[in-house]
Amino acid sequence: MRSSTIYDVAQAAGVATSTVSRAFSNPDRVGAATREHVLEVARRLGYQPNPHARALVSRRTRTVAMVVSDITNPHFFELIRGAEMRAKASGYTLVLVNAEESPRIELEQIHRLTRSVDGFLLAASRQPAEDLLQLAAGHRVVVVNRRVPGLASVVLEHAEGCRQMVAHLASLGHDSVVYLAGPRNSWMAASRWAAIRAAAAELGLRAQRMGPFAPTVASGGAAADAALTTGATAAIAHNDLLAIGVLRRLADRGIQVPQDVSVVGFDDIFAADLCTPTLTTLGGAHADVGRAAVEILLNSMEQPRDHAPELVVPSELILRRSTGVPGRSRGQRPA
Amino acid sequence: MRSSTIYDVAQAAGVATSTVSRAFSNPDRVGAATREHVLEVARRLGYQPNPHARALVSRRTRTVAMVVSDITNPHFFELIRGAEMRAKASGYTLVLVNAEESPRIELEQIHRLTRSVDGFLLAASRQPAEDLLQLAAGHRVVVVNRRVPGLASVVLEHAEGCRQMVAHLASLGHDSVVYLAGPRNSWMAASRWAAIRAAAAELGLRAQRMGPFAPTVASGGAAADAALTTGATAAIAHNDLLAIGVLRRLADRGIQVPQDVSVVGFDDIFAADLCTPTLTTLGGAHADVGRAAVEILLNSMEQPRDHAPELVVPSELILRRSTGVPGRSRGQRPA
DNA sequence: CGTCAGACGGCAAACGGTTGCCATGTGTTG
DNA sequence: CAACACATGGCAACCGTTTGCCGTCTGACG
Repeated sequence: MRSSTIYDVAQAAGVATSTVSRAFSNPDRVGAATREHVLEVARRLGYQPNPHARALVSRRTRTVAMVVSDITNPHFFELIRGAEMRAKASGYTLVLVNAEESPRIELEQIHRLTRSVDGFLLAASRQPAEDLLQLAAGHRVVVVNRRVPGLASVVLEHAEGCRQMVAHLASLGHDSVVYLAGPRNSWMAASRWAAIRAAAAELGLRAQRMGPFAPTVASGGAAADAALTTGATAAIAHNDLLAIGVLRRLADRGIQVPQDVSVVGFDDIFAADLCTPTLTTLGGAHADVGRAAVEILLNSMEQPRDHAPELVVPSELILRRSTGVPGRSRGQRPA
Repeated sequence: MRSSTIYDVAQAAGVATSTVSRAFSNPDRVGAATREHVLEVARRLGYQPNPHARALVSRRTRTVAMVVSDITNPHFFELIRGAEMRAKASGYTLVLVNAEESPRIELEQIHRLTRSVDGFLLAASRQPAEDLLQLAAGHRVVVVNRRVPGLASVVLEHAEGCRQMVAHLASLGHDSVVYLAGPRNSWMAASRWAAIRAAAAELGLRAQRMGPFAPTVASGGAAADAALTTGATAAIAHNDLLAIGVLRRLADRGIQVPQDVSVVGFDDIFAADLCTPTLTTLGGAHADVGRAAVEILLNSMEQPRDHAPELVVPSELILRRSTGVPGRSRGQRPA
């Protein structure tokens, strides 16, 4: 049962293939009556255009690739979901690529897919900025949760978020914080540390950084131990997974959160509201980030703009029970 | 910077395009020396075959689509991850489709993608069995976590798992369980209920079913209330999300888990080990399920077999603190 | 009534590969 | 040494669209 082609339709409708083609992709180019007729015949024959034949000549695949640094991280799910929905809404297909935290795999996959997709969403890319710029010279790219001057990007706001986070800790009476950093080549990790350090300076807190740590629950043990050696009363983990790992280790060591030490994370993953104690974290509409990234990509295909947009999606500090007044025996819920 | 084609390579190497083509896709067909030379030239020119041109004639796209009923459900992440990795390992690309729990969207998307992918992984499909069979007549399909006679499938074992679950509850002293069912058109929901009911009969427990409920945390409230009306001392939720919602609602109503009622779920999602109390659940290697599904799909392309394999991946009952002896004031951890 | 501008439809050349078939050269066999 | 099989490379058709260009027809205009 070979499915029908434009030829079949053309023959059945008694017109040329070009007319059939145009009836679909350029409706104004054919007379209304002809168009109706062609479409009717096409429907009857169950005609479905072959995307490859189409892509071959038009050089548009109606497909975008999203490459994430680690598909295992629940934080990406929302991002992926937003991107998938937005893509689908425009009749685009989303292909998913897991870079497994490896810049090499990331590049390999991008290379492999260049000819099959119209553009790339690079989420939390681990590439050096110059490599990204070079990539963007040959491909349509928008980076997600990373800012690279000259590239289109959408990030969840975090500078101000970090400030609020530190201010929150300061208002509880903390006077020193430790940032448990993410991977060395993570732009986010660097950016957050800069913001935390600046906020701490401004508000008169001591700030230190430990790490880097893999952004996983498993790394939380080492991170917790490292945090304790600093004597800080509050630990800001690179993300919620790490924070949850920290909570676990602290519980194991008999250290009370938040009485002995406060813990905060980033991302507001689903589990942040379930762990014990529940986790104070910087959340935001991740799905919107994914959505916006696809949108920017699609727009850039319609009219290639000179200026690469840099979108910032607002974040929100979510206070839960993992932060409190230091040194009090009963944890106290702020505000 | 138009990237180089097979023609460029052929010219630069002083051979015909067919030779270049074969050097890649059918190496034995060209002499060793020529092949080396061609590959060398290709490398130098940065030649990258165009997948669409290739697909157009060979009718193979090296792409598989995974359609999941709800991309939001963390349970699918592992599945997706396993599938992505297996696909990548064979040089295949995974496209992700979210059916948003709607059989209509599911069909639409499948239809839209037929020509762009080599096959479909249908995870927790909501289609009626006959529709799936019809689909499979035209497309290469393997259903995941669903069994349809005549179709290739891989499911996480759950019949025996349900039996163990009920036996576990029986051994704690429960004498009646309620199954909080998943969506009406979910094969899994039906299958689990059958297994639970059979096991209960065998072990002399009363079993009831309530629902259907959407498999989300939000539905847990209604599910919990429904469970309580039955008087059952143990509730088996359709999945962990629902179970977590149930736990929440029970806590709000001041009902103690597991003293007053035991709760168990399915999937062993990450959060199951974080909620309060931690959740007893039927887990398993979901990534293996995804991996196996892709593998079956790829194999079926190499040699179309007459018999559709039906793989069952072992599951594992994970005991945590949400199950215990009923009516005891102190929760007791079994075994 | 001659001209001319659209509007509309068709022809045919791409797009970048794959593959069946044929031609040639080489080694093997009787 | 003739006959033949096989290894190797090239030719050209084909996959299913899109699209630039051209021809024709129609209606409007002067």
